[in-house]
Amino acid sequence: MSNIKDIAAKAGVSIATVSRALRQPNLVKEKTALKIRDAIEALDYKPNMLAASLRRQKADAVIIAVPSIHNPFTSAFVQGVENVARENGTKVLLALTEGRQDLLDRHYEMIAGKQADGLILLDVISPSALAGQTPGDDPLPIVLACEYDSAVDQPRVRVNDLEAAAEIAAHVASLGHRQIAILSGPSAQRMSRDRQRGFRLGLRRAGIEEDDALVVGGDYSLRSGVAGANALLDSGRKFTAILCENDEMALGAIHAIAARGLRVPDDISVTGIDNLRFAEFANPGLTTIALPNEQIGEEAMRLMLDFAIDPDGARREVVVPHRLIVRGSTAAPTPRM
Amino acid sequence: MSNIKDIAAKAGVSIATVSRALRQPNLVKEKTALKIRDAIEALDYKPNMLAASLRRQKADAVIIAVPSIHNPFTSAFVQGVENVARENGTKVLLALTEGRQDLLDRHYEMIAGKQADGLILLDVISPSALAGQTPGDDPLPIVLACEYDSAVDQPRVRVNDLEAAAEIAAHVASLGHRQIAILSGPSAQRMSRDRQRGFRLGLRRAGIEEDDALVVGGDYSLRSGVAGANALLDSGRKFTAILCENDEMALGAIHAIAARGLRVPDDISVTGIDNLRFAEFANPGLTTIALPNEQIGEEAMRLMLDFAIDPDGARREVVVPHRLIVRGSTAAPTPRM
DNA sequence: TTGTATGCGTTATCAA
DNA sequence: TTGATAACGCATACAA
Repeated sequence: MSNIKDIAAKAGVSIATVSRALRQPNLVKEKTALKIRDAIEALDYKPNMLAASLRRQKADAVIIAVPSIHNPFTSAFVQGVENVARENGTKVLLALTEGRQDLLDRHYEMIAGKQADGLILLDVISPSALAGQTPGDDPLPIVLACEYDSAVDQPRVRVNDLEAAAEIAAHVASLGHRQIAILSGPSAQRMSRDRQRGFRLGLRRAGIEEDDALVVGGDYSLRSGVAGANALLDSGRKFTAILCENDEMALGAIHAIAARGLRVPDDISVTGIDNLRFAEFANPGLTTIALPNEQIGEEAMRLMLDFAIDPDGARREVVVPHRLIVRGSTAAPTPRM
Repeated sequence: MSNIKDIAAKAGVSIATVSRALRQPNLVKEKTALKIRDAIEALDYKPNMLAASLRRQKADAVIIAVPSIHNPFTSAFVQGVENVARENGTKVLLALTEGRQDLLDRHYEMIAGKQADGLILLDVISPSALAGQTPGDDPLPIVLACEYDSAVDQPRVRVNDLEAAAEIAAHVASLGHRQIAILSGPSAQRMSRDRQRGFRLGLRRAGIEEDDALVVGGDYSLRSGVAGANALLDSGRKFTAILCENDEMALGAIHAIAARGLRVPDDISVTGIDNLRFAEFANPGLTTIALPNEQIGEEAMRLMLDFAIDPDGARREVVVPHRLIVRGSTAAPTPRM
């Protein structure tokens, strides 16, 4: 493997000139640059980025930490981060935490180890290093996205979960539903709390009284959607719609309802939040709230870049818009005789 | 940020000893090691991995290149790679190619740039560097998975696409279907060709004559599943089942069929391949072939590790098993009167 | 416009 | 068991 020294020798210049030709081409004479280009070509030289990063004290890489990429939401998010990173010559390293603190911490060490410049976090947990921070300390290069814990104070990009949930609840109420069930997520998570509060807010605004007996807890998985819907149906309580805190549970709920020979939306309307790709092609198509997943990733990366320039002056929060998407899974309740 | 020198000073030893205490603890006296541990603790020292990698000429990182992580298959695959990588102290960097040669090549440069030791490729394209190889050259640290082009000769892990497809075709035939349509992928890809050949093989084995008019081409997307099913239904040809080359298209097909007021499987049986998570909870549940996605990732990473130890002696191919999963989307054809 | 020389933070060789 | 020191490959301050 050839290095900068070989190129310098071959081109008959100093290594400093080679380095400049690569990094600040305008500082080197055209003719010299040409010789260097030839040498690079001839020796198939590839700069050692490790050495460059070590010297410049900058890795030009960021880590995205996510619990799992089994989630289609995550995918689009990562794509968004990639988009902006690419434009800025930054590499993106994806880290999977599985929700485990130790794994997250180990990945976070890559920052201390200078292998990455910052961390973009799409998870409910956060690095231990963050907890150990006191007001006087230097700010940490961490950007939070959506699922953050509200306790930590870092640059963040988020959706208005509360209003999004209220909006879809309003949609269902406007169709004429009055007995409306809720399939919630883990109430330990801020996002879940916000969405549930949003559902309730939307119902109250429509003059519908809340009924805690129609609220069932899940964990955002397909499977818990099935379980939740079954629990509701088994309870014997009457309801004509289920508001689910995410699409996965909604798809599970639809599956469970169909499995009992009931029909969506004729017997029960179902809604989600997220607008996964599969939501459009479910049977029936799922009424949901579209989140600009990719844009969220893009904004997160921009916050990261801002931070690199000015750790203290960087923007603290970006709120991205959501949008109601009505499909076949919601309809007016069928009058019972 | 403290470095190894600070620790050495604080502990009253040389930097060589500190380095040893970290990498070969058994070579240093217990008492010394303790002093060093204390110093590390006190100064919150984190080794600079960049410097270490530069010196050791090894990054302990591999790149996984995938077209997109919008595909749930990809997710499990990455998870598998992570599993094995983690056990071996190797970092995993995810690269998205979007099927673009230039993006793949740019990521491949990270290997020349020493930021990564190898590339695991889950894509139909391959780095230009691979094309430029001639028999005498050193082998490249590239492992191929599943969607490789059969032209390139590198360590690879794959599924027996041919037999998998034949098996599910046999299942449908055994239910009594005789007019069976095929929704294929891009025939430029080896995997698609294998699966289509497999379908035809399975049908022939069951004594069913092939009918090219019942073969429609798609691109593995949900949307093309919808389009393909519509094309078949519009053709006016009779068929009682559709074999799809992947789950996404199958889910799209089910959606299209339902949208026309037809029922799956009563009117038309549908099958996929992949066993995506969503396949289980579709309406109806999708009959498909399960691929051990995570295991594929694990095997790929193992091949990579083997390669690192012995570039020439490493295993060349691993074939992982598949499994037929029968769900509600297939049934015996309904007798027409 | 170019060259010299130093340092980035490690690891590894060799000698003690 | 430990220490001194030379790389690893590059970027940059300073000098020319």
